[in-house]
Amino acid sequence: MGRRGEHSKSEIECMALEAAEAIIESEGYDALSARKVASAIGYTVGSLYFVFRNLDELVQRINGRTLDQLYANLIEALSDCRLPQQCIYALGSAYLEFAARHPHRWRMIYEQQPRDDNLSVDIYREKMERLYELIEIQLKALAVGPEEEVLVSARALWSGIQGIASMNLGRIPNHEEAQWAHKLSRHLISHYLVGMGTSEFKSVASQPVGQVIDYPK
Amino acid sequence: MGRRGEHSKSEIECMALEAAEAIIESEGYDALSARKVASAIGYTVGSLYFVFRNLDELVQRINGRTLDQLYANLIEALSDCRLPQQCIYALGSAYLEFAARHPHRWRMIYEQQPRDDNLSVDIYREKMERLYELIEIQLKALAVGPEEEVLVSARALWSGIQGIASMNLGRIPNHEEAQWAHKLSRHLISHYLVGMGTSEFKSVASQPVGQVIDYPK
DNA sequence: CAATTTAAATGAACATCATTTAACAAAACA
DNA sequence: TGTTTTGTTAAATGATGTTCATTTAAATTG
Repeated sequence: MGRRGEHSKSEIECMALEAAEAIIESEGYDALSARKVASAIGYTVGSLYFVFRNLDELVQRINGRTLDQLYANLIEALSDCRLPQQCIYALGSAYLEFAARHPHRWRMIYEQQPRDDNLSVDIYREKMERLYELIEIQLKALAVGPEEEVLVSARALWSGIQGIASMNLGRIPNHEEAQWAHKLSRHLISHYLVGMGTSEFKSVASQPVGQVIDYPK
Repeated sequence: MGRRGEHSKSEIECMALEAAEAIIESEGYDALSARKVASAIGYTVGSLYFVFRNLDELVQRINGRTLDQLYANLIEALSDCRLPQQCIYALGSAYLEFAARHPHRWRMIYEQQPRDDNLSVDIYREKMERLYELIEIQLKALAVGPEEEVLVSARALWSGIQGIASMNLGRIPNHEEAQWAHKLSRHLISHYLVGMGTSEFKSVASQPVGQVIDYPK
């Protein structure tokens, strides 16, 4: 049969990714299968393997897109705040909101990591690093302690927020659990900031107002 | 064929669990299969279904045992410390050590949660709660802030440590990464404790004990 | 001790899965 | 026109979880 030229290779690629994301979003990762994706876009299994080396490649592409969306949401969240402290709270909230809105795809980021493909691994690391940078920038703006301490702080805080999301969104979250996660997040951040000696109150006193931070990208 | 009485039902159960754990420990969860477990204990596939309703039940039994082992390790760690602050550090370290020593089984706890079985879900929750309690006890000993605050603190801290483990032990960890995780953990805990006004150093010095910050929103 | 019941264990069958392969059709190019 | 390249399919392969009719041996009964 082999009708041809209906869609370009990259069109099929895009259709497949969107179809797969739809399946994952509604039924979860376990419900994903090559056959299901193929039939959803009106093709057969083999065609998928013409576009993707294997299912893992498709999964990694989806993870890449999810990480990009997450990053975009975090950047977006930064537009509503000025003080570094506020920005850190905003980043935490935006992260939790994203995780609650897309629980399955969010879980995939951590659970379905690239098998051994070096290219995918590198892209992964880079996209993850970008997330850390967002908090690093805010911590640098607070300018407390030595430079290297900032790297540690950023990772500690970010890991903490990730852990909160992981605990509360183990399964599909209800609204109450989502609020609970936000509460934990604010709690953790505030205590951490006070521990750094940069709590909101302190900073208003000492931090120069109007200091503008430029975000990457 | 069908010779009988070689092993009791509970013996087979135990053998299967141990064989499955060995497979997971060395090859990871994805390498687990009913046939592999069966042949490892000298039986055939069908026999497994005589003991377990399905593979998920076997997985949940393993998770239960892992949670018990983790709990035992944490209790063990508490015997080396006296001050609540020290105990919290010790709990964090012990958790990270366990996660690094059994990365596959540790991941399973979070990734392979019970499908829908109500019994399994309840047991799960209970075993998880037990872990929280260990930190709650220490925080109560510090006796800072209202009672309800302790619940939040325990979960925030514990989630933070879990997040650190999750970030650093995404795959099989090398020794350097494990040390990095411990550093992050100590960092997070110490800042958090200072933020509570209960750190060893600072509480003596300046911070008024019990000062509570209100968070934005 | 022989007959019968019952529990234990098997291995084949089923449906589904990811992945590979060979065949084939249509477009592109000569 | 014929040849090559490219897109597409159907079928084949081998592994998976799960079910089930059947067989085997121990336990129980008469």
